[in-house]
Amino acid sequence: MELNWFEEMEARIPKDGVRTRFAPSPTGYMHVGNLRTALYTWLIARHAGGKFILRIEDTDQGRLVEGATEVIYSTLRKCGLTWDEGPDLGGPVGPYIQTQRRDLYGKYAHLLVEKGHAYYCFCEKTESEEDSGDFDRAADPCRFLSLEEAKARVAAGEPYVIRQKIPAEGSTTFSDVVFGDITVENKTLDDQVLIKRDGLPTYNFANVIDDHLMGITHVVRGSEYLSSAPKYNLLYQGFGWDVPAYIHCSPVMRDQHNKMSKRHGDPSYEDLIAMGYLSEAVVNYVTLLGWSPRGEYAEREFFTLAELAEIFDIGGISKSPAIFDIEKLKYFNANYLRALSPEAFYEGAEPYLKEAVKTPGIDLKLIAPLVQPRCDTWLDIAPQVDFFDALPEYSNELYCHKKMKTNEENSKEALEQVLPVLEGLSDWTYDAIHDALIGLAEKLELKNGRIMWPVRTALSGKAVTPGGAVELAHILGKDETLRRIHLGIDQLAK
RNA sequence: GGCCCGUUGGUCAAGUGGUUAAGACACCGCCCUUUCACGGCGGUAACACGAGUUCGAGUCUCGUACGGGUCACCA
Repeated sequence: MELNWFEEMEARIPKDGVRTRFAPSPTGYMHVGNLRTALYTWLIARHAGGKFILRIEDTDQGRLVEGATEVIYSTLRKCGLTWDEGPDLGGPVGPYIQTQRRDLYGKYAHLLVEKGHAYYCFCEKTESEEDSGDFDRAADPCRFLSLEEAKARVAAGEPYVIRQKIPAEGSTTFSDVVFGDITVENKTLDDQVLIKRDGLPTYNFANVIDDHLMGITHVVRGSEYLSSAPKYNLLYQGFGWDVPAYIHCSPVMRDQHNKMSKRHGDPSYEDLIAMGYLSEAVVNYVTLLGWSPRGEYAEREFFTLAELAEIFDIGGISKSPAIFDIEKLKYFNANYLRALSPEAFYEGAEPYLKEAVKTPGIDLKLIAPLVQPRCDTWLDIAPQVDFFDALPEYSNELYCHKKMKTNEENSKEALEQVLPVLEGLSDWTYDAIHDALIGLAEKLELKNGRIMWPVRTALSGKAVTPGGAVELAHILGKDETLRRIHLGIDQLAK
């Protein structure tokens, strides 16, 4: 009867093709390192035409965060990481939430006891302090209890945990796709707890069970799990199951010594989006942090998700940790921003523009293209366009530019000569303004800059602006343009 | 401390015994230009160290140093 149950579980496991899984804890935000793991996991599945499964590891009841699962869904969706099976979609090997699988683990643990690869332990707590680092198998008397005696004590209601029975002798070789074969002496492995006193599984045990039962063929996870991996092998062997391919990834660091972490104030995916980064840019950059394309694509850096799925190969994953470099992300983001069509850029920029420029009558659609090649992130927009609403106070020093050959005196003259020319313009278009100002410079036999620089300065009160004199005049409109030129002349007269 | 893993410019990295050791970011310079950007061109800068193996080593072996991980009834 019980045997039938196990057979049924086995029968549910899909055995066709690649199946990978992303198994986050619902913490309420997505670490960059987590995102990268999700990315590699997804990429491996898609590259092979396999399935990508989402599993929620919510056994840490103490740290449940409201709405946290939603954050995972929305992040994956925004990044384009579609899943084939999951809590919301269901699938052949559900449930996909660990707390809903709770009773499964105990059954498998008891099975492992029967098979002789685990044992009931009635000790109060772990007390072994190994100075040598090796484990003395004789230290725990429970390991040597007869099965009958142990079962009797269990039946009597005595509290217990279930421990893995690691072989006393020999060594275990674990094979990782990126790190290769790793062999350790069994005596350095502890008889880890599989089922806790409260009946819940430990992470290490639940993982093995779930991955097997869900038919996972490739496990992608952080390298912090590398040292417990040999124990996984022993578990799989104990059950007589195939071992999936393991792909351990080195961490994403904030600097030479520390992993990126919320605690250190490092940005999560959500933070990066709030900081004005594009999802596509983050995805592109993060994928390249610890993986690089080889062969014909070795010199390329810009890839769409679809292209990455096409060319992704596990062999390109790096063994050493990578430091997250926000400067390089900026570079990627700036390029993605510039590659946007004018319409798409405006759509993305509009909320930031609206927040920064509130003067009615100013056409934000004219500002957007000016700002597009000048932004690394959306947040770079506001500080560049603040002068449209209100001319800032500025120093006459701004009128002095060596290369333009301008100073206070000739700037004032220039503005005075510009005034009637612009006043006479009936047609306030870019071309009309441009021709008028260039024409004036020609007539006066001056370099363009001698006219343009003072005008730009008077219109903006800033040393640096998106766009030059003509664009600013056009956007500000005739009245405001003339008003600001008057103000400039007045200011220069003092 | 034991065990495991890693180490190419400031950063990401290519490289699988023979290369002038790619490329990108950042930085610097020049050009373009009505500012700043964008764009174009160029430059500085690396195989952690020491022994081997080999005709030949960034690539293989060993050691050292440095760094990371792990040694929970947490994940």
